[in-house]
Amino acid sequence: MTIEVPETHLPTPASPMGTKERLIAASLSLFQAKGYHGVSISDILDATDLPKGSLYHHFPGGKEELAIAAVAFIADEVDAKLAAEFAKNKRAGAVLLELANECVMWLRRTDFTQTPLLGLLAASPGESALTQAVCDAQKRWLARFETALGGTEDAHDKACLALASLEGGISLARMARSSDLLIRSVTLAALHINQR
Amino acid sequence: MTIEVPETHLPTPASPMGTKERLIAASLSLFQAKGYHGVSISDILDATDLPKGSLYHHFPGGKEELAIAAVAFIADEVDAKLAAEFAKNKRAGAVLLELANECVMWLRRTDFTQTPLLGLLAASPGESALTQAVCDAQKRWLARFETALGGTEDAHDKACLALASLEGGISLARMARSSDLLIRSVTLAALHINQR
DNA sequence: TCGGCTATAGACCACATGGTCTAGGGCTGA
DNA sequence: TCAGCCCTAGACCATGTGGTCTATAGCCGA
Repeated sequence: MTIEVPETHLPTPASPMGTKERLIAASLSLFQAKGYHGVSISDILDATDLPKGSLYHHFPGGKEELAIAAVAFIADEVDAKLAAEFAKNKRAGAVLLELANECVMWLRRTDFTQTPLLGLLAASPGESALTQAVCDAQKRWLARFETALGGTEDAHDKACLALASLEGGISLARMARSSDLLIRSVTLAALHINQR
Repeated sequence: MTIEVPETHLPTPASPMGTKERLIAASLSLFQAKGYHGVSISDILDATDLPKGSLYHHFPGGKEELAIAAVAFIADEVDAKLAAEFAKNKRAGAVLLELANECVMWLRRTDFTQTPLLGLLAASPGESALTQAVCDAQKRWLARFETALGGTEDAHDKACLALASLEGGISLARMARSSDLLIRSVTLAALHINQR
């Protein structure tokens, strides 16, 4: 079986990524495409053309440690993006739309094989550290929206709607193989969020 | 390792389910808890106390055929629920809330181990028949909301928001182990949907 | 030149996986 | 009573799994 690695997180033109980074990037792509359990160590090895020794050298904790690193990576990336957008004094709705737009491009670029953000990672083993990492990422993103919206009770509600419509919309869009569904739900949510 | 089977789909008091039904019910619970790839044949066998022969007798297509049957089962169940609610002339927002409420109870009953609906099943193998089944289910639910909302372009948008906020909210809630997040996002979405 | 270290390389292992196959139990109608 | 059938039962298999281990390549400072 051939493994296709969506290039989403892979090196820009000629940046010589270190081994560790390559492992994180490739595994993130794979996890986002097939979920934690759907990806095997050898999938990752094939995708990176690295031997097993390297993986277990950089991630002695094996698959789970690698997955946690991947989650942390995407969590930081999105968090930074959010921080940057909000720093421009954009309204929350606009930021949500911006983020959704990037997800749409992402979905299209990977022909809907890959889930942006971390929807699929949620299919992680029970009460594990991985689940915790996903949970933390979610909390951070939620907090960004919440404070940007004023930190009130109402802001919390709206932040929830923002993230839910995004993750849910992605799921709908991916299944239907049409970014339309994501755009529609997020646009509507953004509209509501911008009301005061 | 012990497998806990949430009893969600299991027999009511003393209904003697047939072997096939037992397999569908148990596997659905497991798939909803751990995703398609996260569940092994022997997990299902352990949960049902059935030998391999029975499974492959009723589902010669193996794991995937069983998963498809499980998806069809939940698709029908939810679809019927939606039909019944809409038949009462309830407004779409109210139906959404009703559905969300049931999901909340479900989450709590299973201690947030299980995902209601089919969020996790989305982590299915690429372009398979299983993906198709999940996609179909989604379409049917979407259509219910859409027609109930009047079938206009705007109705389509609102239907997307409804489902997205539901699936997304479930994902948020499950990770945070708090149904609060689901309730918040869905309530807000319902509010918006009921506006005309 | 050499010692020591980090990182790569991949053989190897015990075990779990999905799936096949034969055997037989138990009910049915003749 | 018995033939035929549906279903249960579980041994068995090839392959894939996550993970360990030893060997060594390549570098850098002394």
